[in-house]
Amino acid sequence: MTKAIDDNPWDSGKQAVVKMLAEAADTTVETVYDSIEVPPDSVMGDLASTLAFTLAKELKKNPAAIASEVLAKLQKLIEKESLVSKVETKGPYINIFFDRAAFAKTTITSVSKSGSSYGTSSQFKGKRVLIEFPAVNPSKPWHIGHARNAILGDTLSNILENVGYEVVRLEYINDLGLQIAQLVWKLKQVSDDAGDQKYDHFLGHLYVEVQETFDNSEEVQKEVREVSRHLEDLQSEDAKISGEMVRKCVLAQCQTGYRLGIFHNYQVWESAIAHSGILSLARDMMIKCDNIFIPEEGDKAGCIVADLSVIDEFKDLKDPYKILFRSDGTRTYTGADVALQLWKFGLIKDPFKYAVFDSQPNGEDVKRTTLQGGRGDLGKFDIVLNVIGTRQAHPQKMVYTVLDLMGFTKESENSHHIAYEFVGLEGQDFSGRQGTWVGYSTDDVLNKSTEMALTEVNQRNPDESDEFKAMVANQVAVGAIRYFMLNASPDRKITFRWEQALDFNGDAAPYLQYSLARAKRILEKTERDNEVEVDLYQLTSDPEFELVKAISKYPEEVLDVARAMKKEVWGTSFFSNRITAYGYGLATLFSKFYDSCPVLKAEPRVKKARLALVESFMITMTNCLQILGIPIVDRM
RNA sequence: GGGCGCGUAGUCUAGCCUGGAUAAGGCGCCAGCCUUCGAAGUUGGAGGUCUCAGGUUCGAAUCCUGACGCGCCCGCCA
Repeated sequence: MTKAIDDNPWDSGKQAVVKMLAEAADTTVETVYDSIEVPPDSVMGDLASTLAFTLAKELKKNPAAIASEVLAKLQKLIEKESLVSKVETKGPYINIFFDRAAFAKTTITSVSKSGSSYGTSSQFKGKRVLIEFPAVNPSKPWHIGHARNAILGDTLSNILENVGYEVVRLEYINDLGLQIAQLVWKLKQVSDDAGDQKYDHFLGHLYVEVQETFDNSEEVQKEVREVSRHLEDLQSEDAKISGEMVRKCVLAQCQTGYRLGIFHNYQVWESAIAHSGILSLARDMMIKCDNIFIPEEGDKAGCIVADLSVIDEFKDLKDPYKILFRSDGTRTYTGADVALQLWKFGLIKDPFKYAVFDSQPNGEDVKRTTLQGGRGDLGKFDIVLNVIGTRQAHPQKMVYTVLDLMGFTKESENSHHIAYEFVGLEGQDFSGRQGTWVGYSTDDVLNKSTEMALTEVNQRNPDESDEFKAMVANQVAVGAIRYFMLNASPDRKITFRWEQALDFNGDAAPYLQYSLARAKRILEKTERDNEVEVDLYQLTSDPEFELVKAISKYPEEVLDVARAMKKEVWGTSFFSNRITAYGYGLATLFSKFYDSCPVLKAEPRVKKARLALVESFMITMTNCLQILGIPIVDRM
């Protein structure tokens, strides 16, 4: 149940209806609540109940007859309830109509009272969340699939903040991988001069070049392994080359994120982890557990393994031993991930020092882990989210399972893999090694999108300044890309097609932005007339009321998305597309209202009321776009 | 071998968790609407064996079982 301090007009209306129905049908509130639905067409009613079907079983009566009986009692009850004007039955369905005027008044009053915080709630206040995304290797630019990850992570963060969580956004930088060693090897032969190229693109191309030599020469492989060893020693020449290279690459990748409105609070660097002592602390913790040990014989002799067979789900595995540390003492990926996850929950004392990595355009610094610098204070987290492709479902599950084996049951349960499908081309995935990302980097897509948007802006605003056109083109382009990524259900693979990603018509961000621009134009052209009193009881026509209802549902919609997150076998579900769908629906209803209900030319009392509705719409749409990270436009 | 996801008009998708009234949108196609707040809009139309077969139910796109098709995952790798 929603707390009273949060404005949630739709839920309030629903609760009132549920209460009356429960009384009329002489049954529990829960039973009624579960039977409530929205009728397929609003001419049938604003809410409906299928309670008669449920009761038919126990009462052994015809559902339609039950519905009529309930209706008779309901008729009396609604006289005392100002929010409900009419109830009727259609066969077994009990249909409820809100009192349009009263409902409009409470909704609009809620919105104007809450303003920019309309839609936020305190439901999850006091809980802290750490979320990691998008963890791109610092050896290439983001391709458009990385953008999907980052946009999902950022929007999820926004939603969680809206429902009361404190969210810390973390980026993971793997500066010790094979990719980095390969690039350092290459950079010792070629100039580190990127020329006009953005540094991450420069590296990305170099990386593709390296692959062929690497695959075809054992000599090169040997040399790269040598570099790899040197990287462990922070004082080595190779480590210095690497440090500078990675710094420049991450900085370049950040620029891409900034264009999309994506910012972080912290970066955790692998090189810092390697020298922090975290790994040996984690190993010591692991080895103390009953189900984690070192086999003395067999093919895994000398490794530190977790015995998964004690977990029901894995008891039938052919080989239930999951290796965390190899027989040579080095960690596997799973081992490292477990250590990192322990650190994220504060189960390992934070050994890091922190330094400012960059000052972000949102005015906040992003800090990185280092070995010098000031101490940080990340604090404890209740929930840890990792935004990672769905292909990593199994490895992620391993990490959480090991946590459970170690006795950290609560932390294991509160570890979530936010899974999503990849973005690819028809018949092929993006690959850093093969360079299939070329032409599909996030920068390329944003550039092309901005270029196309500029053409559109030019046509519509030929007399505006170049600065204005550039700004709007950018807002439209960024919005279009973010919406495109969010509007696809995360469990569905996206086959990237330019004409689809860059379509500015229909079900796309510019439609939402446009509706907002139109609303603002109306409000801008209004001279405030304080002579006339606001009478919200005027808003009773279909287009007006449909818009009111959509506005009233916004807080519930945001909460629903947060509540619907659920741990599944393949990861934790996150319905990003529900928020875009809401925004699209809201824009549609505004467009219909706009078309059929003149505001400025209406007679004074109606005009005043409609202006209040337009203003409520503007507030709601603005808040919704902010969650989606879609730029707010004034004109376009 | 085991597991996961997906299958809905020409096309791209939403709905499936939590069963309910005529299966909802975008793009494309056809026909309208700018002397009235911005046409990136709006009104109407054509277009469907919801992959298939069983089952549960008063009721199934939705839940269960089994097929089929497509994609992915199951290393002391990274």
